[in-house]
Formats: sequence, structure tokens, C-alpha cells
Amino acid sequence: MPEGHTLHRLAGELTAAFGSRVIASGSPQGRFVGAAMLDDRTLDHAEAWGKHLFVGFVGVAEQVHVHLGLYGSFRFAPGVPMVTGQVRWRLSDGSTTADLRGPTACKALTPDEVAVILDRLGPDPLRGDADRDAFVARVLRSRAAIATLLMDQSVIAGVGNVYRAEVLFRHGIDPLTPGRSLSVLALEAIWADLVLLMREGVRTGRIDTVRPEHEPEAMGRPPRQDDHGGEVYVYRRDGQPCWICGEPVLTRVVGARNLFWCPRCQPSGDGAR
DNA sequence: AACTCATGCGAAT
DNA sequence: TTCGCCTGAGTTT
Repeated sequence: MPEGHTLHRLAGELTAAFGSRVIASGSPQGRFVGAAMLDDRTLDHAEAWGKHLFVGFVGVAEQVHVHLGLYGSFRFAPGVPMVTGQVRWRLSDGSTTADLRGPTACKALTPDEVAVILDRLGPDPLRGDADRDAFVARVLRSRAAIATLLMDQSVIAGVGNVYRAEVLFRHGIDPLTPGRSLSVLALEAIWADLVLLMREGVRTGRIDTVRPEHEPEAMGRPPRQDDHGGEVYVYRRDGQPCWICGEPVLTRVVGARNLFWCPRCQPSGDGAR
């Protein structure tokens, strides 16, 4: 499921499976009209920026733009399985097949159209070309809550609801702290931590944010195995005791999404200048 | 079997 | 601010 790490991982998987190979491309569901135009062409490579995925083909100016939205998924299977249900885009080289279901976006875009999307996106911690200082400057210019800013894809691309809650917990920052009240140092630390956490997410395919000393084994509690697959401090743990201080984790809608935090570990005013 | 909710976001109101 | 997309997993009936 899709925060930025998922898309970067997917880009790697698509490139590894299909890069430089001639691909059968189709839309069994029929809703990706451009799919047929790419049939029997050579896939060049796929790359991600934030939660957006772009797939390029040799000798084709357009790139396929994919956004998974809340419940889109891209799944790989060996061989060429029967199509079941609604498959928006099927890619196959005969030995591997990838099926895309339920995306918000799947469309061939011209270079100009791609540029419009990229222009709206802030720096992506998972990209080598990311501009950390642009992120810091943008946050320092805003009165909005840091929890809202971290979800704003024009401020930082790729962070979603799990990473925002977890990174704020890891830094002991009250989610409602206005961006402009944070220190440069705190923001640089948040960025560095996101680079670390999200790279690990790309590697493992899950979101794990719990430090070694707070792991279940270290603290004598059973592992969690939530539906996102990893160990977390506060995400969806509302009402349960904080792993560190025992205080019940709180939840509240911030930036149109459920935010989770520990009021004792992330006190008001902390993390501020 | 039915229902609820979700790692997202753009369009409509 | 609310709606709705179109899917899957977990929970409730």
C-alpha cells in the first residue's frame, strides 16, 4: 500500500522485471485506453517521485503515469495467470505478469503533462536529487501545523499518514506545532530520519519505525503485525499505552486524516525553537 | 455475508 | 468541507 516507499519499490520491481524487454501491454478492464499503444514495445525503465510512478518505453515520448490513490495495487505473478476482476493495466513478458488494480491514475502523459505534475511536487527524501533545504525553507515559511505540512505533497513528496505520525513521535514533536516555530536543526533531523526510514521501507516493503531498544523482543511484548506489516509507535494505536511512557495514544483528524500521537512524549512547545 | 475502514487526492459543493 | 473513486483486509452479523 502506498506511501512513497511503495512507489519507489514498485519502480525498482518494474524495471528489474521488464526493463529493456519487449512487453505485452493491455487493459483487460478497458479503462486504460493507452495500454494497447504500448503493446509489443520495449519498456525502458520506471521511476518514482513521491507517490507518483512513471513508466517509460523505448522510442515513446509519452510516459505512463500511475498514482495508486488509497487502494490501488500493483501485483506481480509468475507466468501469465488468468485475469480475475478489474485489471486496469496488465504488463507481461510471458514469464512475469504485473496487474494494476484500482489506481486513481493510469494514463499515458506527454512530457509537458509530466512536467506539470512534477512542478507540483516538493522534494522526495527517497530521490538522490532531493533538495532538503527547499523542504526546510518551505516549512519555516508556514503557520500550518507540521502534521499538515508533512502530508502536503508540495512541501515534501512521498510522506503519508503513517510516516508523518511516526517521524513526529520519533522526534518528540507536538504534531500541531506551527512549521515556522520549528528549528532548522529539528527540520533537518526530520528530513534525515525520513530518508533513513523510507529507504528501509523500500528495502523491506513495510513501514518499520520502532528503534531497536523498543522492539517487541527487547521489551517483552508480542510483535504487532498490523495490516501495513511493520512495527510502529503510534499509528493506529489510539487508546493503547505508549511503548515508552505508558500514556494512552491519542487520535484526532488533522489535515483531513486521522493523526496519532503521544501527548506525553510529544508535549506542546517541545521541538520548538 | 455484510459492513467498515484505510498508507490518497481531486472534483464538487 | 464533503464526496467519491473502486479495492482488500479486518471486523461484525
